[in-house]
Amino acid sequence: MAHDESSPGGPPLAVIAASLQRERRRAGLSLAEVARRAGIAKSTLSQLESGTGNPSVETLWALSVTLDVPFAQLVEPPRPRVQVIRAGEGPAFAAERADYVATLLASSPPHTRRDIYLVSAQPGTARESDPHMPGVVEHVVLSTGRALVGIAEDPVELAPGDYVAYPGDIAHVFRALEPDTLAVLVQEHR
Amino acid sequence: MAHDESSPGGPPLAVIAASLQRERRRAGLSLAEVARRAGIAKSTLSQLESGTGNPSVETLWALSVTLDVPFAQLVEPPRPRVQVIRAGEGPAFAAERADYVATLLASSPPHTRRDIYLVSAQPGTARESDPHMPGVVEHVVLSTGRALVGIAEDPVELAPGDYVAYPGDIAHVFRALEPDTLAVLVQEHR
DNA sequence: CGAAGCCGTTCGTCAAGGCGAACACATGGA
DNA sequence: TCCATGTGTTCGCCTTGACGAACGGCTTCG
Repeated sequence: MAHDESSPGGPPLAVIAASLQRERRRAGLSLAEVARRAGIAKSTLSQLESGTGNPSVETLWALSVTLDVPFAQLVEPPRPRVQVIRAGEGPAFAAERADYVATLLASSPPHTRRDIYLVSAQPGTARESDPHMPGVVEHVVLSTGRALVGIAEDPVELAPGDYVAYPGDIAHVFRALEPDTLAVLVQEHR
Repeated sequence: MAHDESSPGGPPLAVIAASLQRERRRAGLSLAEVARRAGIAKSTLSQLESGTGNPSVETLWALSVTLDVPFAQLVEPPRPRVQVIRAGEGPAFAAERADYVATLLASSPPHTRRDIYLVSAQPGTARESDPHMPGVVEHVVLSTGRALVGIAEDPVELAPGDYVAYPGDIAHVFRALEPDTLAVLVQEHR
């Protein structure tokens, strides 16, 4: 399957229409005003908000800048709700070694955007990760213990409260230095 | 300023061109093959990869599906690098009360997308937050201590390792129940 | 060698996107 | 009441994106 989220059929023309109108209303601007600022004809914007038409990237970009919205938000759909996962619960990512456990806490669209893991590790051989998809960024906040984290060739030693971010599409490590080392890993896809 | 990241001038036509070619090469496909699968003329794709032209959303969408790339990645530029913030360092978010400290660890485009905070709190009056922008989602992983976290009317008690996610655009709380309670807060904008 | 098979580019045509003007519809003063 | 100003919609015109065919360049096979 490709793209997962909302790509069953065609392009999200309806989503764009809804997003444009929602964001414009949120900004409290009139259709004419937005069109003027974006440098496009209000007729064009009108058609877009009504779901008619298939804007060029240039046009959509101008609108995303004017509305101060990250472009992607104009194309991608809406919202989630509440969710709790107790320590020990959740889809524990069986590690190759018994001294490393990662629990998937949150993932938006199956395998796109951003996942949050709780990592529990014991000292021992390092947990080496091959590069993931290009564009992945990993953020690690150490909770308890100490660990070597980061790029494989040049990891950083973290103490509780320390934070590190690094590209996930090149080889990287997580090596616990103390027993019961706990960390939060945010894996941000792009 | 709008959009921040890479929107100084016009739309990222060059970025799109580069992305298309990079992703196509990564998939090991020929220009003609990609065009065929996406259902567009190879001449069109050729022009796009050469930076000429300004594709419609429909066209770009077809390509993003075919290349199995999250669409946004085609428009947004490349990569970040490494970054470390030691415990105690970083722009400590001065709290109203002295028993609550939030440190901003990571933010992509100044106030869009997703911020990561390290929250340190002491027992006392709860930290109530007014609703943020609509569409904000907050994820909390408790590191040490115990805390009541979540929707203001119905918070959840968290122990170390526990996780909770909730909409940030309605009133919500963070109330430490033990001294030196530490948590990681991922604030995801949309 | 050609001929056949790819690759990616360029060219002429046509439909569709984007434009400005004219339009219908609500407000709110004078 | 009538005009003025604001909203968002609809209407031709014209530019431009997307298409298919033809092209030059490069391998491979007979």
